Order: sequence, then C-alpha cells, then structure tokens
Amino acid sequence: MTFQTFQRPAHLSVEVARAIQREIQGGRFKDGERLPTEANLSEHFGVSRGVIREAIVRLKSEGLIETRQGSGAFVLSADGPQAFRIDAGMLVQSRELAPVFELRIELEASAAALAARRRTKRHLTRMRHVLAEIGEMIERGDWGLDPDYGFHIEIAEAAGNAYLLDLLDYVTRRITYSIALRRRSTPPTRTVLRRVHKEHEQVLAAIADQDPERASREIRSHLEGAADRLRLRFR
Amino acid sequence: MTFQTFQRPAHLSVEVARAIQREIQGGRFKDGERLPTEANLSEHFGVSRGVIREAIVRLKSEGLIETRQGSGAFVLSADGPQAFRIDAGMLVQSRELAPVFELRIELEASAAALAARRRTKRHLTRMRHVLAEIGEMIERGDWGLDPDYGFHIEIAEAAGNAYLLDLLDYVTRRITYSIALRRRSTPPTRTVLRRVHKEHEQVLAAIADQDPERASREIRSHLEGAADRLRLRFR
DNA sequence: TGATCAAAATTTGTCCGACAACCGGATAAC
DNA sequence: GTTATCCGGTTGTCGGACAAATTTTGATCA
Repeated sequence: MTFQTFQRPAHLSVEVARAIQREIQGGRFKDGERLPTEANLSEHFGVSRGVIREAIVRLKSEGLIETRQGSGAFVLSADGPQAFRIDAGMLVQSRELAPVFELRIELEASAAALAARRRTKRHLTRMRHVLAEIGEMIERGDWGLDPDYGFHIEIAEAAGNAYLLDLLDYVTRRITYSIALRRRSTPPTRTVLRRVHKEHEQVLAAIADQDPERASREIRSHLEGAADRLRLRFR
Repeated sequence: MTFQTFQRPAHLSVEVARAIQREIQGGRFKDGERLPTEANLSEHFGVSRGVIREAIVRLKSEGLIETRQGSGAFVLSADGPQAFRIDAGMLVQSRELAPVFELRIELEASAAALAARRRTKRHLTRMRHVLAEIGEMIERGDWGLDPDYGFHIEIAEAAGNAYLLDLLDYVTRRITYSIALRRRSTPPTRTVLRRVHKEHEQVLAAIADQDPERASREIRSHLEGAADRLRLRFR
C-alpha cells in the first residue's frame, strides 16, 4: 500500500509569507493597494491570525509591505530606494572609507549634543560604568572586542532617538567590518588606548555638564584622531 | 540577564527586537549561543509572548538568529543587518514621525555646515538657480511637488559626501511619503511659502559666506519651523 | 558499571477569544 | 464652513491553552 506522502510545511508562517509574496510579485496586488485583512487571510489560508501576523512581520522587514494600525497592510510603492545601504565590500579602499567615516563623525556629534541635553542621571551612571570597565580592560591588557562600541552606543542611547541610534549602530558596524577586512592592521599600543580613554572621559564630562557644543566638539576631535590613525583623509 | 528596558512604547515588537539585537551585537551572546526562552523574555520585558515572537521573527528574517522547535533560539551571526530601514507605515502617527524628522534636521545641519566649507562657485550658481525657480513657482501659485526638495538636495550635493547625500535623500523621501498619507495635511498658504523662501535664501547666504556655524543654525531654524507646522513635538 | 530506552520536563509552534489603540468616514454642533 | 464627536472596521496586544519537537532524567537490563 502506498500512502501519498505529503509534508506539512516546516513553518506555516513561512509558507504563508511566500504565498503572499507570490501574489504581490505576480501583480495580483498593485503598489499602494491594501491587502486583505488579517481575519480574511486567516480564514483563506485556514491558519490562526497569529500565523498571519508573523508572515506579515516577515514581509515588512523585507520591505515589501507596510502596516498602518487601524487601516490595514499595504504594498509598498517601489519608487525610490527602500533602504539606506552601505556596501561594505567597497570600503576596503580608504578612499571609499573616508566619506563613511565622515558620516559617522557627523552622526556621533549630533548624538553627543542631543545626549548632553537629554541625559538623565541613570544614563550618566551607565556611561560611567561602561567607561570604568574599559579602563580596567586597558590596564589588564585585555581588549577582546572594540572597547569603543559600548560607550558610543550609550551616548546614542542617551540622545533619546531610536532611529539615530539604529543608524549610528549600522554605520559603525559597516566601518568596523570593513576595517576587519583590511590587511592586518597594527593593534593599538597601550599609550594610544590610554589617550583614547582620556578623550572618552572628556566627552562624558561635557555630557554630564549638559554642554552640547563642548560634547560634540570633544567627540569630533576624538573621532578625528581615530581617523588619523586609520590614515583617512577628508577633503 | 541584562537586557536594557525601554520606556516609550511605540510598537512593542520593534522595540523588543531592537533591544535583543543590541544585546547580540554588544557581544553578550556569542555565535551559536542560545537566547533566553520566550517565556523569560516575555517576563523580563513585561510584554506578552506574542510580542516576543514577532520580535524574534523580525530578527530571523534579518538573518541574525534561528529558532529550533523544542530547543530554543540561537544566534547565527553578529554581523547585524545589511541595511538601514525606516518603516514608513508606522510614521503615520506623529509621535513616530517626530524622531525621524529630528534625524533629518541633524543630517541637514551637518550637510549645510559641510557645504559651507566645500561649496564651489558652480554649486552656488546651481543653488541660486534652483531657488529662483522655486520663487517663480510660488508667485505663480504653482507648487506641484515639495519645493524644498531640490534645494535641499543641492546642499547635500555641495557637502561633497555621497553617503550623506544618499542617506538624506532616503530619510527625506520617507518623511514626505508618510506625510502624504496623513489626512490632515493642509496645503501651505502663499504667506508661509514666502517665509520659507526667505529662510532658504538666508541658508544660501551663509553657505556663500562660507560660515558653517551660521549655515547649520539657519537650516535648523528653517526645519524647526516646518516641524512646527506639522505639529511635531520633540522632547 | 555502562548502555538503552521510555517517560517527564522544557521549549517553540499554533490556536482561540478578548480588548485596546487607531483610522476613516459619517454625522452633529458651533 | 469648520470643528467635534461618534461608530464600524482593522491592526496591536494580551492571556491562556494545547500540539510538536527536543532535551533531560530515570529506570531497567546486560
């Protein structure tokens, strides 16, 4: 006897997402058009509403659709770029890396200025804590991962703008990724690390004093030093 | 467990996804390591399990983690997302639009300052030309598309940083798109347009004088006026 | 002791029902 | 004519429950 073998899809939400995506790309739904409601889709596919929602989240994070609470889910119009993207592969030449680093400097300066205005005591203690940890790591001679990372994230956090935080995180990651791709760069000496640490403390002091101008000035000179060590040249 | 908590619930699953992503990229979870269970995360963040699941779906579709039924969620790679994306659907609510607009202000201010340093005569003539065209359109009462757009692009062009230009273009498009979706958007009166035009000219004058501070100050107040008309409130 | 297998505990996947937040249009009030 | 309010519809969030898959535990036996 030969039973017909059928496989239940590995994950329902994935299957549903695929099905909807096919419908969209097949032209069944045009740009800007509204998709059926979650209840309709749930009934149509014979799955629970939760599964439909997870499928929609997938499509959203891929930039195919967007949802508006109380209104519905809509196919994203395809005019203009759907995302801001930095091709990390191109950044191995410092000619290309320089403008990205410059962008980072601008973003960090903005974040520092905003942080100086909005930081709470809680932010300050967090930043002091991170800085203390970095200091200990330097003296122990143990720097596994980029010690800057946590501190700079804390600043962006204190700035209180989630999009700026996301963006800064993204840009910084592209930079460090491309630096890791370059030929083995020389690890920084302890002397350099101590100076960097001092600069961090001055940034923190400016933020603690709620002095936006000084905060952005300090972090600018800090990052321009880093750019120098990478032999980057701005115009 | 050391996840930081967030205070302002914009969209919970997005916030949770952000928070988990930071923990991963901050190095608190290594490649292949298991994340806390959904029940634990639910309790820690104080949200329902459904929200946690949607956040995890987001991270899965970004390729950051994978889940195995009966076992848990595991970190795939800590490289982070490949692009920076703004979900335009959520921006329909003004409280989500405000931080994006704030980001735009910061970027424009940076662009203006850089443009003041680097602009050539050619840039100036182009900008004057665009401004003159806008002026004519205003007096003719013919404003088909956002008259700001071209001028602001010219500034970013003069700043001489292709990535900043791309980013500013992307952010601005997201904003105008989401504004077009709102219903209460009344077309500006000619009086307002004339004032806006005056502000543009002051920005241009500062750039012509190669005064970075003034240029960024002028464009800041210009954009803050626009934010006011949109009834946006920053903190 | 060591290996094997079955049951129990754990964890993700799915379902259901309910309510809150919000949008869009229609209606009422000024 | 403009503004305010209401109402049906839709997405967002919650809580509980069970199914499916995995991991751990424990008992049994060679």
